[in-house]
Amino acid sequence: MAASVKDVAALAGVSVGTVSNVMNRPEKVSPAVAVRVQAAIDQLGFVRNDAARQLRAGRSSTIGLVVLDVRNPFFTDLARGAEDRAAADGFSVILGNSDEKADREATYLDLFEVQRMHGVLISPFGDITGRLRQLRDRGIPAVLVDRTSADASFSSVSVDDIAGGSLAVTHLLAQGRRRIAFIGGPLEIQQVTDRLDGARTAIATQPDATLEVILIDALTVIAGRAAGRELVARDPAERPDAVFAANDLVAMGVLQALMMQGADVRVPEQIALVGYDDIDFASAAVVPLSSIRQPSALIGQTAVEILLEEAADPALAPRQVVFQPELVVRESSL
Amino acid sequence: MAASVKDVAALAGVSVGTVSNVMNRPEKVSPAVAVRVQAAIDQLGFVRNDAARQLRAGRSSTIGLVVLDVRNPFFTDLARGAEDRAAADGFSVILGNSDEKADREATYLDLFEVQRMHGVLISPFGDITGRLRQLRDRGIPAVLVDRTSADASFSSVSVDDIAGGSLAVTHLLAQGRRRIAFIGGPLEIQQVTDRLDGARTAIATQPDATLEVILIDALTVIAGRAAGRELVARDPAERPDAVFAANDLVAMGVLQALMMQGADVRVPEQIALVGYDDIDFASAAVVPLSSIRQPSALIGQTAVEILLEEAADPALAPRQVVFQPELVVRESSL
DNA sequence: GAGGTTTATTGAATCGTTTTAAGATCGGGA
DNA sequence: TCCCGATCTTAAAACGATTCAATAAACCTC
Repeated sequence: MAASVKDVAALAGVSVGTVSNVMNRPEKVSPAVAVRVQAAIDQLGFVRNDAARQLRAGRSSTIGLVVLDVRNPFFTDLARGAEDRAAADGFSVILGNSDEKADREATYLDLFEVQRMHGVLISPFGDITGRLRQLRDRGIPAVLVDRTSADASFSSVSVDDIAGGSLAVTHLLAQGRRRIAFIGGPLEIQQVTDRLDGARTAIATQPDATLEVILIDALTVIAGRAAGRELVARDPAERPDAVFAANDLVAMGVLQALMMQGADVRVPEQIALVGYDDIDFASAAVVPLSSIRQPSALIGQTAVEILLEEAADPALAPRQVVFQPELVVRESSL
Repeated sequence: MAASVKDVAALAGVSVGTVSNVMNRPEKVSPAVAVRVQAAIDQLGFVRNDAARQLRAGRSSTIGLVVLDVRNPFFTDLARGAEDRAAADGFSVILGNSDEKADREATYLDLFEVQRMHGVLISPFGDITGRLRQLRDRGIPAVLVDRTSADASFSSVSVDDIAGGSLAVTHLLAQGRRRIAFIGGPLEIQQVTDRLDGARTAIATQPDATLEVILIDALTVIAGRAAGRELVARDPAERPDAVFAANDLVAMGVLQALMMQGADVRVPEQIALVGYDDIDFASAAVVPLSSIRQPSALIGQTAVEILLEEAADPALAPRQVVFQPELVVRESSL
């Protein structure tokens, strides 16, 4: 049905090899022939069959990316960075959403394996280093994003959450706040513990400052609001003068509780607030939310770059790249 | 490097044809041989090369899906529905995010064409029927999601926004509200006009009810908050007793403005509020938000179903499926 | 036990592209 | 005129899985 190189060659009066050369090594073909072949391609509406190309090449020119949650702007921005960088070298990126489910993650890895992807970028959910090793044995390298590899056997590109936590609390201290509360949890999430550790580090630099830790069981608006209500219920003298929330959803919940009719806690006057992730909603909150922003697109770009290098030379030693997050100051912490 | 059917055949002491049969038509092969071949497959860690399979088959067993915005839960749920339905028939879905950009949309369609996808699902951004026709000529059918095809030359699966608007306002009327305001815009967005039309239809059934239209220039929290402030600034007697917002973001902005310290408009007592889309945040709002929910997953499932049928029989006439949205009542409109 | 029928397995051809060694064409120098 | 080298172009051999006509083996039935 669809035209093949053979049809193009016949119409242009050349051999199939020449048609291939026109498309892949134009410098090897005389201008006159090139024009004739191009005309035939246009006339027939020829579009290369990638399956055949791939079969011959032995591997695909597509990179697979599996993220924990496509709805999360952090990952979409990361994906965008990856796509752009890949496109610059003629590669495509296809996006899979594991949604933090091991079986979905496994399904995507299977797909990438049968498709003989050029490489895989993944923000892993479970422990999948065994599976990734298997892919690597088959010639498909993998780079971890937003997580570091436990045994450093794979390259990774991540963000320093400890530095992020420190950044947030240092900022609050600089604003003159001294009684700071960290609201977040569960501590099983590595990012949460890292951010808390960072907060502790920063507090330690200021002898008269204290850090209260308020644990919640999920990083959601609801959980944040509950924690916020608890603060509102306290005697005003017992309240912290600043809150560092483990992410923006929690921060928004806290903000709702503080600003609620009847609560009347003023933000930032009475309690300053800093979140984490800098999601879209952060700037659209009633009081625009200060937050810690991660260089998402840069992570994607860098991960692709490393991946392409490893695909070209499988003997390359794994590298761990860690980026620094950035503080975005808005009204909630002024 | 990687094992091929040939290696498996050699190890199992059978021909390549038999290996293929073991994998694709197990009933054609004797149990003894099947066991032997399976052992060889396991031992070698054989994984089928999809490029070769596809080349032979003439088309991929993957379906391409392009959405306007992967961050939008409507589309991720739709994608999930599509994936599940596709998996049931042994197909995979790959997800592309056009982000409402024509060039990104075109890039994905190009990719799907060279990959000889089994079919394409798309929530189109620009006018791409010409391009889709081209794909169809090459044997790649397309089904539109969340939009109807202007000339009905393609199948489509969408939601009745007029009915949704009517549903929202009918509900508010049933709650005894009579002075209703529609907040939304710009009217260039088809969904906005449809929802407004639905609202008008519902109002017409209640002679003593009035509909005020408050236009805004974007469907954002910020724009909604500005509109909400305008309501707060009015003499209480001039305020509507219910607001139907064109989507949940706008509704949340309105809610923020009404509930803000100093504004003290009680929701739903003084003003009831209904949004549209039922995003996650809707239920997490200070006052949980009533909203109109679209059957996202069902749309994805149905679209895949139609696509597979059209792929099997290209002569099938295009079908337009329109689903009805659903009202989700929460505290904001009680 | 011969003939016929079913069942299991084989091997070669095929899909469409890329690659490479070999061949053709041309111009120019001797 | 002949030969050499430099360009271009060609033809054929891959890549790996699937399929199908052909073969081989087993099983009945009389």
